[in-house]
Amino acid sequence: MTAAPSSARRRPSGATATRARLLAAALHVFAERGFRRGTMRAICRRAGVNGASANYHFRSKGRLYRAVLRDAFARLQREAPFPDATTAPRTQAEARARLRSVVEGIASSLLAPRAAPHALLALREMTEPTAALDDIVDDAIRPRFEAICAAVRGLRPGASDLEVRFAALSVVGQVVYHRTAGPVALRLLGEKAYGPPLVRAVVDHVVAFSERALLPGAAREGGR
Amino acid sequence: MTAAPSSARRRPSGATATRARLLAAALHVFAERGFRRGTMRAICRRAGVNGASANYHFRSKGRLYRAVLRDAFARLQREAPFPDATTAPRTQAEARARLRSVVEGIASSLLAPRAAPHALLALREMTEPTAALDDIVDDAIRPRFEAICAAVRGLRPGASDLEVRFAALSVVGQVVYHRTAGPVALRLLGEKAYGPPLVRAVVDHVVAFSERALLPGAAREGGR
DNA sequence: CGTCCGTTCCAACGCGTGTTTGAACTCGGC
DNA sequence: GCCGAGTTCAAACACGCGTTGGAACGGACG
Repeated sequence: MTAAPSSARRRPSGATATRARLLAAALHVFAERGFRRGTMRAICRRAGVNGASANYHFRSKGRLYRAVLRDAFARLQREAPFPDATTAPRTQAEARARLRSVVEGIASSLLAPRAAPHALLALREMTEPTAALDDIVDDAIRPRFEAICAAVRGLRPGASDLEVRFAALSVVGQVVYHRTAGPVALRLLGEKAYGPPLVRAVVDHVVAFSERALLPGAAREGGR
Repeated sequence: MTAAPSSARRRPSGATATRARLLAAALHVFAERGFRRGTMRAICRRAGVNGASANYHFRSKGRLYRAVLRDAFARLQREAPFPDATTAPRTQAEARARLRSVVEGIASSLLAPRAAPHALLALREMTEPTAALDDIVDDAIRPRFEAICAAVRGLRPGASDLEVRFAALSVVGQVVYHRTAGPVALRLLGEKAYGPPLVRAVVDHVVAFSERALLPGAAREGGR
């Protein structure tokens, strides 16, 4: 697609614009309501496009979803780059900085009131997988997970591979829980919403909690 | 309901049995597929009951769901009692035992291949709340959360209330993540399913990770 | 100008959903 | 032995969903 410049330039006017508007609308709708509850009609209304036209560009709802998913993960990788997994952190301080950067990245894209739709959609695909999960787990998820593992390994050099993986899941799980069980967590904390101060508090806590769990001996946590 | 013995005993035969079978079937279906995706027809087929009969006993799908939810939480509290939140743990060893018991309880009811439908339904109501959430958060969720807080406080006596609450959420979140993001976590761990050995490994890790994060100074973890 | 083809729209279809209708059935009470 | 309330059932209803048919629009090309 996107055609050779000479032969297939048959876009009368706003055809590619329609496609783009549909993708953007579908991203929002699917991120907010999931694949099943997100309806074609809602997407088309938001995009200002007729339903038949949507089915002309993407041949079905499933294909539209897969296109959105690919787009979302690509943008996620482009806009929120993680510290490279291949280069191990040199010092313990660098490892701590990487851990904080990872936690901050996840928290700000998932918890903040203006959470990134790409991140929400990605999380939804992990918690309620569709057939499209296989397409993205190796390309998009695993590299980011390995980056977290690298940070963990920097903090806990002696740990086995399985321990490192478990620990990385623990770090991610602590943050993600505030999104997946958000309404309940808010009430248990006595808070109203995940505003910036609360998000910062969550990040500080998860970083401190995880550092104490990972660093050998008695670890000093930073400020507050 | 269940009537005064003299006046309203108008149950010709298996009316209460039908009610009970519907509740049991709805528990399974709703736990497996959620409120929206769990259909009345599937519930009725499983219960061997006509749809109109189901709508006679519970007047709508929503009311059936709320009835199931109340039943599930009541049974959860009855069958999986947590260490009492009111009595603080006396010794550090008792606090550690409580922490392990809490983690084991959550893990075995959520992760094991024959996970308890009550627990799955409860988790689903927390991650995808319906209007029924308000009815249960104070009666059923908060007491269990306070029990976890008590265990955390026993391990970290000096911590502030907010710190304790955050830490309790961290403990829960680590375990719950393996359920909510189960398929992805399995692939990242290189495992096939959450069999008993893997569940035990998760419990051991989460307990060790959390104890290191909570206990002051250099903590010795148990086995392995 | 006439033709073609990519694109958009209105209207409808087929399906699955939750719910209702109205008749049949089952008993305890008179 | 019949009445009537409680209960069950097959069939249908109204609605929303994803999807499709077919006509109308609009530039590109001959």
